Amino acid sequence: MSNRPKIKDIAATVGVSSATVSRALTGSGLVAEPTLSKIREAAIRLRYRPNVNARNLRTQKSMSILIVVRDIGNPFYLEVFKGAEHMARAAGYSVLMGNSEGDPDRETEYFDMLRDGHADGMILLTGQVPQQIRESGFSDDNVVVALEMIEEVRIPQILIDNKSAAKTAVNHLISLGHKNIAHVTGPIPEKMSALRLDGYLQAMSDAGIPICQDYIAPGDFTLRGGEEAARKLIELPTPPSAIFAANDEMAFGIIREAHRKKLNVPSDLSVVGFDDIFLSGAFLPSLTTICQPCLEVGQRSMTTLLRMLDGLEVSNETTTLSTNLVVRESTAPPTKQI
Amino acid sequence: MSNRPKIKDIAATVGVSSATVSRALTGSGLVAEPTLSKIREAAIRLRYRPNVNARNLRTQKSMSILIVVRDIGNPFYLEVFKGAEHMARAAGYSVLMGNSEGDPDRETEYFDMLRDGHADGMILLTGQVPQQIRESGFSDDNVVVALEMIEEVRIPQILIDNKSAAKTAVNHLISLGHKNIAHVTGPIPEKMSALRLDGYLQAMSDAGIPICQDYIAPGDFTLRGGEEAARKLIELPTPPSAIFAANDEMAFGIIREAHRKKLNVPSDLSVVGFDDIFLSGAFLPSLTTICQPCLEVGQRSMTTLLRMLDGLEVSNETTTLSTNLVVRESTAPPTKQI
DNA sequence: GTGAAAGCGCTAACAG
DNA sequence: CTGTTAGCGCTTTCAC
Repeated sequence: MSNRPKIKDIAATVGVSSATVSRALTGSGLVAEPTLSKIREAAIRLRYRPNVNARNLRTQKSMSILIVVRDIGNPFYLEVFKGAEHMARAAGYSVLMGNSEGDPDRETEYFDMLRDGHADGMILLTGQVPQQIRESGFSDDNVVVALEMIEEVRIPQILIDNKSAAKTAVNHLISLGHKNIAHVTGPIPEKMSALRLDGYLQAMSDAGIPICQDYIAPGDFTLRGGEEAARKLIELPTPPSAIFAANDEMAFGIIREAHRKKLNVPSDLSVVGFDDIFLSGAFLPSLTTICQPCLEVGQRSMTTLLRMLDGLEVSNETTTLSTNLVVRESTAPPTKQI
Repeated sequence: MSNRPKIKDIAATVGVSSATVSRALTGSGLVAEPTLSKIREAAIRLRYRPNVNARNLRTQKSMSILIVVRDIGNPFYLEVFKGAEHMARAAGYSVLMGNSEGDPDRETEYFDMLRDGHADGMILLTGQVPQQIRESGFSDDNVVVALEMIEEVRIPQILIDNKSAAKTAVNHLISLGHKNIAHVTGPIPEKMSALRLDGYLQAMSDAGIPICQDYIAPGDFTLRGGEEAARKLIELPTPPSAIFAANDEMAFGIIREAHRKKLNVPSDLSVVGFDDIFLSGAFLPSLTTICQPCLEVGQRSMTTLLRMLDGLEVSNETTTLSTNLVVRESTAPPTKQI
């Protein structure tokens, strides 16, 4: 570690000044040819690597981007990460992953990392900005919000249209002939959950199907939440013939619970999810769901952020990417009898 | 960004030298009380944050650890990450996540990040060290290997006993009364796959069950690989009554294929997986599998690494953590007929 | 085109 | 206990 070659060592070997070496290595194009290649060669031979701390200190940049997710255990975010990383690498940036666990303190820490030079920019997939940061008015020229909308901040956001996607999901059930369609929501205060609920309500009312309050079951995006919601729905006097779950994990819970109650999916109960996570296509039955363009969300977020860092004007304040319905085995027309 | 308060600003406000401020803020305990609190207060008031690049440049440390995984899309690694992150944060380190995609070039890049001061240490979950790095003899005092064994390097490794875990899985099937037990392997050249295969072979031979070569189907850890292997096994003249898959994803593939062939799991075919990934307990049927102590692997890897970075001697070259079999719905005694 | 020199913000000797 | 000073390794004026 301590005997790492530094720019000075190269300079000594080649017989030039360290300034010249720096110029040669950063590709400023100001170094003449015989010197240039000698320096490059020496750098390789000595296995030279610039010290990032020194460079960053000098240039006031870190060349890295921070992506903060709510729960790193959720594989869903990883696709976004991959898309973002790809773009970043191409631009010479590296990407760090932060895990907020939904804790405002930790989110604040990540904002601090921005301030203390750890990262040049940040992509938030947390659905919130800590109150403390909000109040103190954070710099808004190096932050992009992705996937999980954050209200009342004027930062570029790369989102999907949750409401219309939810409508699509419900319309699929309606077009199969279902009328008794229930919805298991996400956690209520969250905007994303509200939008998906809105989509459900709108699709129902557009189709002229009266909405039964009992058919709107509160969930929490977890497997267990799906199971419990399903239990209540199935025990209703008039149980639904189809359920639209606000995410895939709950959909799995619903299917499990249906199974436990000896209901066949899809013949007795159709289930639609939302997200198309890993294994949604592998489940038995495979899940009809809304596929989000995670990779693209990651890519767009990163290109937007990089453009901001370059000082370019970013055209749109919020971009909406399109989703698509993936029809698989968990949905079918209702059987005649109620 | 440019008007960020620096240590000098605090010094000016309080009326001391910047050295004193530094001492007060790093908690060296060498600053007297009236000054100390004044400095702290000023730091908070100005929202001071030390510039990491400057600090790291000076101290020759980065206070961050790099965890490199083979595929960030695999949720399995995330638990390890969580465990490691927890320990690291407690020690004041932050954790970066690297994604090698199994590409030696990218792995080399991560080794470079170590050299250029981006990180102080690294935890490898990649199952390999790039040949180039191997040859040039990398510094071995800041690298720990976790979960995926790497051969022929003398670095501390935190592993699980794949062979004995595999034996446990197969013994479970044997104890249920199965004799026609097949194994779908992981990718052959990988040590982990080989060890799981060894465990299978040994359990069989320990039980005095002759091993049929047709029952050893090559897989690749993917869903599709599991499906294909299962197809071949099921079409055998004497199909197995139970299959031990070298990972959960393939186990899901096997169950899907069985389903397609109208075989019921577990009554017609028992299936055991390995890993206990997210949703293994939610699958229909839920999967009997080997649960790896991911969180603990992460924790142990990190504590070991931190101890190495502190210059302490690390006792064991390789640590083996224990796994346990989780019996769920996908296994049952064989039905009598064949 | 190249060298000399300054300085990014911080910490660690060394005095006092 | 506190201030002065030097310097981490690099980039970037400013001269020549």
